[in-house]
Amino acid sequence: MTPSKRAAREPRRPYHHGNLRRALLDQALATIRADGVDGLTLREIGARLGVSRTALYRHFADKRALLTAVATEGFRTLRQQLVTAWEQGGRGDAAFYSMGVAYVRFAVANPAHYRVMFGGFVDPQAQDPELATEAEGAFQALVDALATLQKDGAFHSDETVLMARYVWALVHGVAMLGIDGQLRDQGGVEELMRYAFERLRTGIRTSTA
Amino acid sequence: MTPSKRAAREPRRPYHHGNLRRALLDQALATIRADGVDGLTLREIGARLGVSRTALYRHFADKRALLTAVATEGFRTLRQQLVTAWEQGGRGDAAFYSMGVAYVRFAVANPAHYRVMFGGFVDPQAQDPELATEAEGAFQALVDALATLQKDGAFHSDETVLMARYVWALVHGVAMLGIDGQLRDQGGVEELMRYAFERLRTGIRTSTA
DNA sequence: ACCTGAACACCGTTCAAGT
DNA sequence: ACCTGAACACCGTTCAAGT
Repeated sequence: MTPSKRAAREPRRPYHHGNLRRALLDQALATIRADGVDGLTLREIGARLGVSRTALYRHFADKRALLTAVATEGFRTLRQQLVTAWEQGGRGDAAFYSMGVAYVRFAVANPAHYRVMFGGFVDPQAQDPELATEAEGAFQALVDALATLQKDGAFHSDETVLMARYVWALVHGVAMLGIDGQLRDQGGVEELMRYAFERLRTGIRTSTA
Repeated sequence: MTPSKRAAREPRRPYHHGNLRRALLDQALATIRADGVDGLTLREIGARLGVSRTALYRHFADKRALLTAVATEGFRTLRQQLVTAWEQGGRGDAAFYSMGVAYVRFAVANPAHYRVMFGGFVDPQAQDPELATEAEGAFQALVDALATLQKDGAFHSDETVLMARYVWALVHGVAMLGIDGQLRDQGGVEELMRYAFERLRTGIRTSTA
């Protein structure tokens, strides 16, 4: 009846879909956010977009390829948030902590999306070049920040990539514990992050040991 | 023809299966190890055991319950290996490192099993009491070791659980990176573990900062 | 080129029925 | 109690056919 409804049920629109690939990706993301990765079915995605359930295969080779694209987008977003935190935080020690918080916050705010990125749904090896590029880009944001802090003499001058892997493993671990609900007590994630970064800087061994 | 074949195709064995629950669990573990979690189908498990595909429901409520049991067994094994590493290592600082290595080694040696434990396949909250017990037991092994090292004055006397979460997050992160193939260069996991535990003790900040 | 509907070979799960 | 076979409601994917 209403004009908006008319557009929604318009039966004689030929096919096409503006940008179907983009719409499929967005719908996949929304479904994953709502129902988790297991709740994602290609048929439902098509149905929600008013498109045949095989239309998707014009844009993605298979379900795995769709998930790879979802993961790629996740790494792109993550890198942006890391870079923003670093730059807006002043590119110093405080900004380094902000990056860690931004990382964990992304994971906790988008747990299902984060699992697609790291849950073994996409080929571990970076078979997909775009995925590899974005994943390396996110990691590089951390490497760059650490290199700056090393140049300023704030951090030890160990091999930067090794140090970056160490920090990455830490925030990745905190994020996973947060997602798994193992830090369920109120403010558990934030408390652990504060503690982790303080001890990350100073170590857990006593000076007398 | 051979006696062994006769036993395999014996048609008039009534039903039962000795300990079907145990056999189902073992078969699930073997399948997961070979084909990953996605490759696990209840029908194939039944077929491999020469049992109807619905026999499983006499022992597990559904597929999720089977995976929960798999995860529970994983935590039990993990705890045993952590305790063994700690005790055989001499319950000191070197043993603490051995625990970390044992943890990561378990994950890397059993990647699919490890993913069942932490990949969101089982209820994040510990709905299953047995799973909760075993998961807490594995964590407690780390807490106990840290408490000893604190009592000996080797480590800072921060809240032990918080420190344990910090260490857990770190080894968990290293394990995940190792499983995801992100430390692909030869000896990448071992190198990262050595570096991580050295810096875990002493921190990454320079003393002049 | 892009999309469709029917069809294929799978799933997990239920249920009446057998011993 | 424990197990079975048939059936149900789903999947991802293929493919000949339409515009």
